[in-house]
Amino acid sequence: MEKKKFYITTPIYYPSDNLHIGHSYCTVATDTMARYKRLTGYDVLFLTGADEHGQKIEEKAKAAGVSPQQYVDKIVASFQSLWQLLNISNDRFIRTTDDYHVESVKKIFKALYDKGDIYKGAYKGKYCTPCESFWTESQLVDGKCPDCGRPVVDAEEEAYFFRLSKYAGKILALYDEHPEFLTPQSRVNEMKAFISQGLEDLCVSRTSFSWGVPVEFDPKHVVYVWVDALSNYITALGYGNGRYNDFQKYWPADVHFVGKEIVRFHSIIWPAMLMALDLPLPKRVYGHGWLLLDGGKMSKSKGNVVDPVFLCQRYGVDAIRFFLLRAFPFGSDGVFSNEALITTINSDLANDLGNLVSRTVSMVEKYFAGQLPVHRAAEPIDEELMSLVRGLPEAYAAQMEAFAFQNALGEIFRVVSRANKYIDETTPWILAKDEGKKSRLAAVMYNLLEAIRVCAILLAPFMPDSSEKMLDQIGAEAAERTWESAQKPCALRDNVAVKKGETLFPRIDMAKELAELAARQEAQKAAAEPAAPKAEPVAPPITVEDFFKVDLRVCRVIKCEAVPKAKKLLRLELDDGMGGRQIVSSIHPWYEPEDLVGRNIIVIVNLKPAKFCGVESNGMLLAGDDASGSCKVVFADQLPAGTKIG
RNA sequence: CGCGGAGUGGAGCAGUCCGGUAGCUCGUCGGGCUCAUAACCCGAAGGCCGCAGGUUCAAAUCCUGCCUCCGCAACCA
Repeated sequence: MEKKKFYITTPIYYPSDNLHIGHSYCTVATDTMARYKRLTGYDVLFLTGADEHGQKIEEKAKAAGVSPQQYVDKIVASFQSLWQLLNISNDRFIRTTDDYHVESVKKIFKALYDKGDIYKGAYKGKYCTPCESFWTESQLVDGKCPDCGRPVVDAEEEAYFFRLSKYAGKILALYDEHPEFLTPQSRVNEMKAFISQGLEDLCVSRTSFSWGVPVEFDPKHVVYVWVDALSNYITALGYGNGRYNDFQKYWPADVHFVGKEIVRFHSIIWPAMLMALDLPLPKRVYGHGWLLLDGGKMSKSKGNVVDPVFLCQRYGVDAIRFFLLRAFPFGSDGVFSNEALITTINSDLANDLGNLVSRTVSMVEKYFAGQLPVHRAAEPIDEELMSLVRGLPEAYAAQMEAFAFQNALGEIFRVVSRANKYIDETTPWILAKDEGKKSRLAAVMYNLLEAIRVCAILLAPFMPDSSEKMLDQIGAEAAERTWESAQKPCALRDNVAVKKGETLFPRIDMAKELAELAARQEAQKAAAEPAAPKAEPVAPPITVEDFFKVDLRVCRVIKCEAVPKAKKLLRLELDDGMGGRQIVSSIHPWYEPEDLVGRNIIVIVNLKPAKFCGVESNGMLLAGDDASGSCKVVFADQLPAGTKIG
């Protein structure tokens, strides 16, 4: 009988920087699900990759003085080595710069165009230069870019559009007819709200940069990220190219795992594109949560960057994989901390699981020279443990099918705990003293080995290497390591021989470890600081005429107050010696109004006015960041208001 | 009224959709055991489930209002 297929994907990551723990989180989760499905008999295709085009890459490469291709090659190599380190079992790795993908994207774009779902438009609209995005009047927030909030300009550009608006109704129907399509449920509510604001057609080509797939029939355009990146999920199967021939077999995807920030693309744009191509939709999209850090966002100057490579080297790959899926519910955000990591390793892995294996195997060696006798004497108390073991595969599978990794592990550790308790209840060390109780002792040991065996098999998707080591220690043969054998009670052969190995999960001295990590963090911080001044290169030379274009005046702060609803903004009323002016400055994190009133500052008075949070600013004060990153205003109390600087 | 998330014993969380003895992990305290990685097992203390109203025989759970915190965005002048 042919195996059932299972096609699972991660997002394709953007190689503008190295990956961090958050990307690792998603990829480890996907890997665990892929391994689980393989374990339970599915023919799995697990895809990950890199999304390599776009203006940002083009600019970064230019700044680095290399070609975009050279730039992405280097970073993508680091992706791949990280996945190798984390024991990621992806079957394929797609790069959007791969020839076959490029070929397919051209065809897909053309097909959508021929169908009329992509059309050429002259976009008359508001354009946000930094975001490279056009917006309609209705999408603007306070007249500014809804994405980044910066001012937009009137612009008209030739571009291709995808008729996203046409599919709004169908997408809403999809959510209603297939409540499992997008989970967790909270994400659906967000998407419905978004669609109900009205879907605009989507601009799917760009002329402002060239690092992308050219539109074949109109080569001054390149295909923008939507069509290029999202279609990786089908081009990697050979859709529209000859590289692979798996589309019939594996499409539609069984699940796309994505971060909550890109749920919109995967649950609105992507299904709409597939509808337009008359292709089946993915069965499920799961928007997982983020890993947050205690003490705020990661930053080099704080020295709290969580580097997956470092963690794996220090604690072991399996411990990290385990922690990521054990400590946080997959659908919600979680807070990463070193304390939580070490606590989890010590408590679950060292004390409960590792120690269970250690004490069990030790006893079998000690009391039976490593090999169990065939004759065993059961007692009623065994049933409490063994019924839990028998029920475990089903309970575990139910959680895994719901992508509830944390709960699946919870089920396993319920059994681990019960097994530890069982040892106390049966007191094997007392049984061992009585030669007449050898067969009872054998039964106790056998039951423990069975419990460990089943747990180890179910842990394999989470901790592949450690699972294998555990099964080695309890002497399980290949046939005793399968999913089927985990569901069968007493599958372990009667005369099994154990072999003690090295400590599976060494305990970590929490106090000592935290001290060392703190020292390391300090060192990182120190290393980051001297680099900071160097990072700011001297700007290209200007003439003295250029300088005099900047009109600097000393101004006295007459009045100062926080801008309502703004976190960082202060509104300053100034005596500029010319009748007064108002400016807005984002220095509230460092200055309170009373720190400034009565002081003299230097202001660029001929800066084009701009509005912030609805408040007009007619100039910019001089200030700079010190080494610690806090902002210091340049005061000029020795000069009277109105003085021209220069 | 920007979007979203969250407020439950010392810490981190589950439970909230489908009201009915408040649960888990870690930590603390006491006890037990000695096979084991100073691990394991048992017991205890500790909570007006953010606040205020409402619905109900009954509210952590449903409704209304409010407060606080976090992330993103707004704010780089």
